[in-house]
Amino acid sequence: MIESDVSISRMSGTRERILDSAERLIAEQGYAATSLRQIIAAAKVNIAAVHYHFGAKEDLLDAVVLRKVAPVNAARMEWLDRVEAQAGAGPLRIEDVLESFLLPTADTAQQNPDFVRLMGRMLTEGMMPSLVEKHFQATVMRFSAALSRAIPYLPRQELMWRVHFMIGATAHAMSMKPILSGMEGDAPDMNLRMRRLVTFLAAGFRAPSNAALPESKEK
Amino acid sequence: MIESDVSISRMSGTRERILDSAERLIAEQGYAATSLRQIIAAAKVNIAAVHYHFGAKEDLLDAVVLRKVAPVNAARMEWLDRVEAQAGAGPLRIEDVLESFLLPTADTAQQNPDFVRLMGRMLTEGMMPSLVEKHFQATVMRFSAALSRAIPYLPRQELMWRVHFMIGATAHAMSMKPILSGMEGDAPDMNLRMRRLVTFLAAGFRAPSNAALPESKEK
DNA sequence: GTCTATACTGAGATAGAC
DNA sequence: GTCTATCTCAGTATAGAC
Repeated sequence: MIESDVSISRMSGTRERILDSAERLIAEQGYAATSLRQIIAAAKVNIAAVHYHFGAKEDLLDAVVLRKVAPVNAARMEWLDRVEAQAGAGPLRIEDVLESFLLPTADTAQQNPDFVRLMGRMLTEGMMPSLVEKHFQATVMRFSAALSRAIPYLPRQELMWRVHFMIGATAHAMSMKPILSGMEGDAPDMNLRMRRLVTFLAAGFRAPSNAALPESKEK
Repeated sequence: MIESDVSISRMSGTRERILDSAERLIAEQGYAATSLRQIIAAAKVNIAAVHYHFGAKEDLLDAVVLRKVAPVNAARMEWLDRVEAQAGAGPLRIEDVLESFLLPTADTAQQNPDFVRLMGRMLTEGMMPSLVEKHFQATVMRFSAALSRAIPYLPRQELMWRVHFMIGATAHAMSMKPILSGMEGDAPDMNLRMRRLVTFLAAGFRAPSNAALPESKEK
C-alpha cells in the first residue's frame, strides 16, 4: 500500500522531511510525548501535509518504523539464509540462529544510534501490538522454524513460549539504559549486549522440557 | 508520601471510587486510551476531584499501580525469606529464587484477572520507566543479591544483564496474549506460563560466562 | 497531485467560589 | 473537599490555492 521506492513522483521532499523529524523526535521523547505540531515545526511543513501523506498519527509512526525495521529484518533473513546454507542437511546450531536474529540489530545500532531507541520505544511503549505484529510476524515465524529445526526434541508449544521469552528479553535489552549498578561500563556497546543475550538465550532454549508440565499431547 | 492506610480521614469514598474506575478502565483500554473524563464518569465524581486527590493523570496511575503491586512485591519478599531461611548457610537453588519472584504474580493473577492486564499494560505501555523503576527497584535489588548468592561464579556485570533479560522476558510473558500458533491451549494458565519461564531462565542464568567477552576486570 | 490556512472537538490542567 | 468555568494544546477534518 505504501510506495516504498522513490522513482515515482520524484520524492516530494515534504514526505521525507516529515519522516526524518518524526523519527528523531519519537526516538528522543517517545511516541505519546511527541506531538504532530512538534514534528511539523521541525520539518517546516504544514500540519495538514502529515494527514495528506500518512493519515493519522499512528500511520505516520507505522511509516517511520517500517523505514527502519524493514532493512534490519531483511538483514536477518539473509544472515539466516547463510547459516542454513552452511548447515546443509546437518544440524543447526542454536547460537547461529540466535545470532542471525540479534546481531543485525547491533550492526544497525552502530551506524544509526537513533535506531535502537526507536525500536526500544516501539516495543516498550504502547505502540500498538498490532503494529509490532505487523512488522515482526513474518520474521518471528521464520526464526521459530529455524529454532525448531535446531532443537527438534522440544515440543512445539514449549518452543513457542520460549520464543516469546526471547522477544521480551530482546526488547528490554535493546531499550535498556543500564542503570543498575555495576553495568555502567558497556552501556553503549550493543554488540556485546547482544552477544551476552545469545549466550543466555541459547542455554534457555536448550533447557530440557519440564516433563512435569502438562503438555504431553503435543508433537 | 501517599497515605496508604484508611484510618485517617475515614476514607473519602471519592478517592477509592476514582481508583477503582481508573484501574478497571486502564486494564481494559490502556493508559493513553483512557481519559480522565471516562474515569470520572464511571466513578461519578467531578474531574477536579482527580486533581485534588492525585494531581496529574500520571500520578493517578502511580496510585493505581501501587495499590496492586505493593502486595505482590511483599509476597515475593516473604517467599524469598522462606527460601533463604530454608537454605540456611548452604547454597541457594536458582529455581527457588526465580520461583519466589515469578509465582506470586501467578497467584495474584488467579484471584484478580485485572491485575495481569494492568501489570502488562504498565510494563508494555509507555508508563514511565521512572514509575516502573520506583515500584520495582527495591525488589529487583533484593533478588539480584539472592541470585548472586545462588550463582557466585558469575561476574556481577554479567549477572546484572541477565537480570534485565529476566525482567524483559517476564514482562512480555505476563502481558502476552499468545497468538502464535500452537499455544492457544494454555493461554489463561498463568501458573504454567510462569513455571515454563522458571525453567527457561534458570538455564540462562546457569550458562557459563562467556570468557571471550571483555569483562575480566569485574569481581 | 501537493500543500496551506483554518476550524472543530476533546484532552489535561488550574483558579477560585462555595 | 467539591464543583464551575476556563485555559491551553492535542489530533483531526475540510476547503481551496497552486
